Amino acid sequence: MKLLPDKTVERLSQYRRAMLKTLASGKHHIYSHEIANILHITPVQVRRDIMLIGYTGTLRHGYDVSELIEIIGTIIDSEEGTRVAVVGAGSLGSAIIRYFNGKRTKLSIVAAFDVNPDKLNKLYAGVPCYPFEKIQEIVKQENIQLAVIATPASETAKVAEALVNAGIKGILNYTPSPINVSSQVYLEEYDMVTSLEKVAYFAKHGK
Amino acid sequence: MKLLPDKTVERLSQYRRAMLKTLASGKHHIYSHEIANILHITPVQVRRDIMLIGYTGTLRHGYDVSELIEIIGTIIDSEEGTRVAVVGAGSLGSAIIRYFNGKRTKLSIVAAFDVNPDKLNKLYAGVPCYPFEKIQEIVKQENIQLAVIATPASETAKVAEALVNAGIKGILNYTPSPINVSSQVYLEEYDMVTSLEKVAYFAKHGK
DNA sequence: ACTCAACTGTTATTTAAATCACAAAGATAA
DNA sequence: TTATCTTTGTGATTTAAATAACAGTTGAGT
Repeated sequence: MKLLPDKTVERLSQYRRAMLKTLASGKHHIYSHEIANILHITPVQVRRDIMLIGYTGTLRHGYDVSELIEIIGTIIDSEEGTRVAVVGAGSLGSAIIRYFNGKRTKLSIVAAFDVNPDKLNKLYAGVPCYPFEKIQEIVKQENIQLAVIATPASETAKVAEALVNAGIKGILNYTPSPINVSSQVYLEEYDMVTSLEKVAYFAKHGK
Repeated sequence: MKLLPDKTVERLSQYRRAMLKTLASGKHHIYSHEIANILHITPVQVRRDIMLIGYTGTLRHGYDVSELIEIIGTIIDSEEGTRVAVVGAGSLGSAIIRYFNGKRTKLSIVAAFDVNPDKLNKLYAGVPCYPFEKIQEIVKQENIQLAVIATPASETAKVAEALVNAGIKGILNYTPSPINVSSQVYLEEYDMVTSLEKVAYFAKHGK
């Protein structure tokens, strides 16, 4: 299958979660406009995304909810599951761990890292916290493929470098310091301050 | 001034933060390609964004760092400052409060809300936590314009409705439940699970 | 004074994403 | 049966964002 557009991947993740909820409510078929309503987008958008993954609904009943969940899974999940580390076990880091914990998904957070000795050897929602120095060793040993950075901004560059050296495949950076990594590593950055400033701008100027 | 593009607003926020750092390091002039390097984007992008806000650099010295900070401020800040509430004082909510606290900016988090009585009347990094029932009263009394939702997903709809009724102008929703609000209210949604699933997809399939 | 190199500012072009518009087809009802 | 309604699937179009291309300018070096 061809590489999917960025935005389509994001929506697929959302479709799946919406479908899991739909299925839990006992509904087995769903129309594009119903999915669209849940996510507040247009029905065409939904149909096009679904078209892109090669799934096709039935004309009079729309999409089969379980099949859709299944297909999306084959696309965005890794069959054997994906193992994730969180670097920085401060308030944001532990919030992230707690947030993912309990969601049933193929993504599992299996390790936290911190420099603060107080936090070491503790469990965060069942996830062990290791000293930052051991990051390379643990990443390999635990077969960790992705990392979330939630350290103070001052540490970002150092952390990113260590992660890349350890052979990580993808990074989600919640720090406000932009990083650059070899193009082998997929990088996504998200900055809460920027987001809130954007909300402030558009709330004020209208849109 | 005309309404700026979405992405430009996001980058302006980042330019400003980068410029504050630059200024702190004692540098008073900066070229577009230097800014571009910091954020890992192209120099043209930087120049275009700056063009859109009507600022213009000097040919041989690039941009005046302080002026740039100043101008960006007049665009994305509200002169009198913007007052923000965080709904949900769980681990994510308090991480957000702590995260903003200390950053000097015109955005200030002035209230938290929660239903859990244990959390009420506590301070989170200096921010008082009020009972959720008082949200309308406090929003008006404290002149709060924006809200961040960081409750469990099950509460999102109720919270959003209360916020809209209280006359909030913009919402940043960190919950995985999409909400819909009157078009008077600017809404931004961010979902960590979707983000991480996206990283997983592109880390696996390459890009 | 003249040339060159290094910037900025901006128009034109390309690319990515969303939307429109409509053909095709299954169910229902007359 | 035949017409009609509803829904999917998709080519064509539009819109938003990023990139390319380049004219214009200023200072440094000679």
